[in-house]
Amino acid sequence: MNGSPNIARTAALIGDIARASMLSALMSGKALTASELAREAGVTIQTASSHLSKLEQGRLLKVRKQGRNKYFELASQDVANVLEGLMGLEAGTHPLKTRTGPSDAALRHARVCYNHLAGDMGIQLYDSLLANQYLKLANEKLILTRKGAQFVREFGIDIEHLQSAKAPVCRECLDWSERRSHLAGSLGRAFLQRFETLKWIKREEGSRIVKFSRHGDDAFNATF
Amino acid sequence: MNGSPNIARTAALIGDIARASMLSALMSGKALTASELAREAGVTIQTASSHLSKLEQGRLLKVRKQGRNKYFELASQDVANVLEGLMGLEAGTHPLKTRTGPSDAALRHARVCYNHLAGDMGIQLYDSLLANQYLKLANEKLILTRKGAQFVREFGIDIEHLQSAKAPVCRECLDWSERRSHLAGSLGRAFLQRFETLKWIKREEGSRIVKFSRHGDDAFNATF
DNA sequence: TTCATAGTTCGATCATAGTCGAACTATTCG
DNA sequence: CGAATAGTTCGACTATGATCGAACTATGAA
Repeated sequence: MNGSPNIARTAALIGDIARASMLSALMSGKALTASELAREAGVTIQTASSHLSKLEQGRLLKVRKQGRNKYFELASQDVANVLEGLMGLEAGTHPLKTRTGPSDAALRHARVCYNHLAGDMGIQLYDSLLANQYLKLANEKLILTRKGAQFVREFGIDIEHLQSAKAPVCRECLDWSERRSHLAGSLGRAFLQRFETLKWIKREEGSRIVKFSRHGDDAFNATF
Repeated sequence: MNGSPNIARTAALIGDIARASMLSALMSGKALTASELAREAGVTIQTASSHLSKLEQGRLLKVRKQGRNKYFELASQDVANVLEGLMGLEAGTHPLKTRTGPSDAALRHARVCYNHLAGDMGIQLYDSLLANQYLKLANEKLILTRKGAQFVREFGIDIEHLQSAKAPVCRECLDWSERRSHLAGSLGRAFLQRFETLKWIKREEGSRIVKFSRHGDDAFNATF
C-alpha cells in the first residue's frame, strides 16, 4: 500500500481513451500540436487542452512553445517503455486477436518506437550491429565499440556530436511484438533519421508504420 | 489511434487506487486471498470482489481456487514489469521525494519483485553471477553456463527440475530503483526461496521488504 | 489596428464507475 | 444436519471527471 496511490495516479492518466490516443500518437516520436492531438483523439480543442495540461502536470509529456503553437512530445524514453509495455500486455492477452489486420502486420514489420526503429527490422538492425561487434553488451550496458563508431561515422551519422551530448548514445528497448531488444538512445534516433534522409524509409502520416522503399529494403538488407 | 483503446482499458484498470493497492500488494509475489486484498486496499469485501473480477477479466491477475479460498497473484512477469515501470516513472518524476522514509531505503536495499530478489542485493547477485561467468549474455538472451549450473546445484537448487519446466530459467528484470538489471525467471525465484530456507532472509509480512539476517548478510556477501 | 488562428478558462451537463448494505451461494467444520 | 466463514450478486447512492459551448487571452499576419 506504499507507492500504490502514485502508480494509480499515473495509470489513471493513461487510462482515459482520449489521453491514451494522444499518447499513442506521440509514440511516433514526432512532436504534435494541441489541435493535431485533439483531432487524433476525436475531441474538441478545449477538451484536448484540459487533457494535455494534465498529462504535462503528470510528467508524461514535455512541451515546447513555438510562436503560437505548442508542441507536445513524450517526456522520456521511460514513458515510451511503459506505453510499449502496456501494449505488450494487451497483445499477449489475446493471442488470437493479435493479427487483426494488415496494419498490424505492417506495425510488426517496421514501426517507430518513440524515436527509433522497432519491429522485425529494428531487431535485425540491432542483431546485426551486435554480430559485427559494432555494439557490445558489457555488464548490462550497451556500448559502441571503436569499430562501431567508425562504421556509424561512415554511414553518415555525426557520432561525435551524439557523444558530446549528455543523453545516452546506446540503449536497449524491448519490443512488444517480438519480445526482443532493439536499439534506442540517441544512436537509435540517428539511424532512423539517416534512413529517412537516405530515402530508405518513408513514414506514414499519423501512424507509427514505417515503409521501406524497394531500394531501401535492398540496401538495408545488404548493410545489416 | 490504433491500439490506444486497449492500452486505455488496461491502464484504467490499474488506475484505480483500490486496484493499484491490490496490485502493489501482489508485487510481493505471494498469492493473497480476496479478504486480504480487501484489507490491503481499505475497501469492503464486496467492493474488492468486484475489483478482483475485473482485474482477472483484464488478465492482470491469475486465480487459483483452493477450498473456500481464492488466491490471487499477478498474471505474469510482464504485468510485474509494467507495474515496476509505472513506479519508476513516479520515482523519476520527483527526484526530491525519492527518499521519503526508512521503508523506502529498505525497499531500495532488498525487496521482492514478483517472485525474485530486487534492489541493491538483487543487483549484487546478478552482477556476481555474471562476473563469475555463471551467467552469460548471448545476444540478448541470458543463459546459465555449465559452470553456473554446477554452482547452482551445489548451492542447493534443483536446477534440472527448473530446466525441465517450460518457463524460462533465466530472465532479466529492470530495477526501478537502480535502473539496472537483476535476475528473474525460475532461477531467480529459486534463489529467493533458497535464501529463505537457508534463513538468510526473512520477508516482512504484507510488504515487499526483504530483511537479511546478520548471518545471512555475511554469507551472501561471501558467496556473491 | 484589425482580423485570423492557437490555445485556455469557466460553467453546466452528463455518464461512468466506485462504494457499501443486504441478500445470496459455496465450502468447511462440528 | 446446522453454524460459520469465504466470496458473489444486486441495487441504490454518490462522486469523479470527461465533455462541449461560450467567452476569454495570446500570437501572427495584413
